[in-house]
Amino acid sequence: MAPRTDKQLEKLKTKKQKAILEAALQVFAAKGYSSASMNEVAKTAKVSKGNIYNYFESKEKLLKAIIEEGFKELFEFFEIEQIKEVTNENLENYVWYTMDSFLKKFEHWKVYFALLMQAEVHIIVEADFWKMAIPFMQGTQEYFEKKGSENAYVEMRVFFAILDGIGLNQIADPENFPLKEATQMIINKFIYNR
Amino acid sequence: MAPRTDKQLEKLKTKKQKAILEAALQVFAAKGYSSASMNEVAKTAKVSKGNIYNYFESKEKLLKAIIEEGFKELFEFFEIEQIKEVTNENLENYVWYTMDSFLKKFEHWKVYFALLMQAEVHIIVEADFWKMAIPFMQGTQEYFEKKGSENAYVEMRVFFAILDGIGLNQIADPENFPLKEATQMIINKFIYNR
Amino acid sequence: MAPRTDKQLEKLKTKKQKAILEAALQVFAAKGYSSASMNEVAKTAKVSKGNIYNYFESKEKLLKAIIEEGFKELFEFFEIEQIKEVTNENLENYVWYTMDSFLKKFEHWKVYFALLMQAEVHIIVEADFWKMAIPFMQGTQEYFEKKGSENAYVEMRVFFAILDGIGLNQIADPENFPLKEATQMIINKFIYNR
Amino acid sequence: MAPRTDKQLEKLKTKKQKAILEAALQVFAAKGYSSASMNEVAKTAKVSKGNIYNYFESKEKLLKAIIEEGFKELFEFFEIEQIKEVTNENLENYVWYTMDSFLKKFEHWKVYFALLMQAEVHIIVEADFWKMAIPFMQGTQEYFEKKGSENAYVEMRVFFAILDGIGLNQIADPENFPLKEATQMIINKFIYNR
DNA sequence: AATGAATGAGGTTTCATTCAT
DNA sequence: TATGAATGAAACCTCATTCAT
Repeated sequence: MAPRTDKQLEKLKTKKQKAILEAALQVFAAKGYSSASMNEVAKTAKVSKGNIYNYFESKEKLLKAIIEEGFKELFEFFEIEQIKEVTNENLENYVWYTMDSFLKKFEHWKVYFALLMQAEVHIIVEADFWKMAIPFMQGTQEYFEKKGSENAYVEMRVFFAILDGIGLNQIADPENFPLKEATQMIINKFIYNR
Repeated sequence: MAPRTDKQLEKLKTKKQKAILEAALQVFAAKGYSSASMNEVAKTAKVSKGNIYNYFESKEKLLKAIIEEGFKELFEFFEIEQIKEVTNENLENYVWYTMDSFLKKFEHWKVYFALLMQAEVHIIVEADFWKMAIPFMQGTQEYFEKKGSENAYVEMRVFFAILDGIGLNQIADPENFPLKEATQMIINKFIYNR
Repeated sequence: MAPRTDKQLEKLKTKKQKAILEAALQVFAAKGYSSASMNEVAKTAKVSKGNIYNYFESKEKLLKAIIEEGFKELFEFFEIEQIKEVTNENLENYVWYTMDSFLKKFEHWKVYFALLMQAEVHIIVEADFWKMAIPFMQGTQEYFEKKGSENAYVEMRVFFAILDGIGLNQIADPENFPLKEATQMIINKFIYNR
Repeated sequence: MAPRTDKQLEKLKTKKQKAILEAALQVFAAKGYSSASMNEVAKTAKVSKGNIYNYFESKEKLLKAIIEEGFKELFEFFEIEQIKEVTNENLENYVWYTMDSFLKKFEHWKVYFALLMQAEVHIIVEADFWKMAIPFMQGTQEYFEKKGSENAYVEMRVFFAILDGIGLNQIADPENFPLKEATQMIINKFIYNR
């Protein structure tokens, strides 16, 4: 067999890295970060326990990577839509996009929400991708101001809190929660004042 | 010397039990159930490790006791207000009561929200005090029906999801989240349609 | 109520002591000495845990007491029968007496046999009631000598080993082992050479 | 560097497994199963405590393995001698073989006898190699029938009880008990009626 | 004498991480 | 890079014994 080129190796690493990340996501979401064991991650990823440490230097770094990787994708929204001004339209888009991610990135959100409640928040807070959302939040506040809101900051916070609440319910009760209808209702009430 | 009277013992037991519960609540809220150690609970409660097991037969039973105790108090709302029909007034009362509990029962909610995201949910689901809220939910659905809602079930679910979302934000960011104003806004929008 | 006289107290102590001994015997026989807990002994004896230590200074002393007490009764045989010379008759008596004790002192024997296999044997060896049997063993050896045995010592050891073996089987399989018939057979073979 | 080849691993695993088994046997025999600690097993085996659990999933499984391993070897007798009919000769062989095993498998028998007296018997009973002896017992019963015994079942039970008794004495008092002579005596008395 | 809460050492087991290969 | 055996700290829990009452 010919020796692998560097590029092939690089690819292999990426591929395996992804497999580990994916496995860790599944296990962390199912068991919770603390209860999950590296052993199970290894088995799920079909990788040896020791080899995980060739790609991630600790369990915590693995968690960080999961979150970073997950949210990088999530926040692509802000890159795709070069938002200069928040409008009815792109706010609605954002809501639908978020709800979609509650469905597609189910496990990410589960891990994320669980961490929010714990000391490990520092992991999230430390991550800087997080800051990508801040301009959008400020934009949303301005949006409410323009609509004549008396307390635009509160309205903005409430608005995002509602998205959280819907996410929470979708994640805790995915089988019964009426995600689509709930989303539509929020959009109607908060964006179009219907 | 005579042994303690029954009354003395009872009192002592209750007191210690409460101390342990309180300590466990603090530790579980801070670290999360899995990461929290009985050792730390013991230290926080100023009780020897072994003695905890005279009051709670396992870590899991301790968790159950915390939740049960916390929610028993929470659900007293439904006992106090003998609700036959959900009205604007008692729905508003309920919202304020809940928000108040987000403040006063901060740690309980932290533990509770964290568990919601994990496999240990069964612990909560098993508890039956939980069911006390169901009639109220149904009452709320009827309330929205009477108000002419096209999809009262969805509106009810959204309504409670919003409370969750506000709780989540209050708990994750207690210093900045404008709880009172947010609450008022929700009441205005969902109850008085202002 | 009149204060108890010393004698009454003495009696009470003896009574409770007996209750504890009896309970400990049951528990030790059922679980084995190491696995048995003082807690269970206390519960079985309907006595508080702490109070046991007013009568026996440790778990080990309790075990010693059980053995001592049990075997004292067993070895009463040698006191009753003032054996000067071992004869067919009193050897047969002894065998029947022993078999009877396998039935009646079931738990004692269970504890005793279990201990025989373990390091704790020193407890037994230390007990001196044990020595009461030695003259009888020597007497039995002489008995076999008189009967013309070529190796009376071996025959004596085999004889007592057989009793052990029968006890072991009676204790391990009390429902099926034919104790009476087995005993008769041994007597026939070793005493009357039938 | 390449990881170990499968063969190397297999060998290593077997070797370490044997070391642990051997150590556990020593410790269990000396202290009794319940009193023995995994810590001491580890130290005796010169293995870290945790590593034991890579080979045996619990203390109880370790005990089972000891028993199984020990008796598998013991019962090889029945495989070696393809016994169709129990005769004087192979019964005598069996007795000598058993006595030999009392010497060579001293610790196994100690553990085994101790367990017989305790609740943990289920461990032994569950093991099925045990059943290998049953046909031989029945064969022995038939053997006594052919010899004209009036109660062959009893004689068979007595016969095996005697072997137990001798084992018990050999194990409890290995320094003094005259195993060889006792064995010869039993053979003479029960097989050749001398 | 009597109680059972309290202690703390020690038990079994798990697990992130390292290491030899 | 890849393996999984090995480590040892730390987890939960038990229990003989002591102690305050």
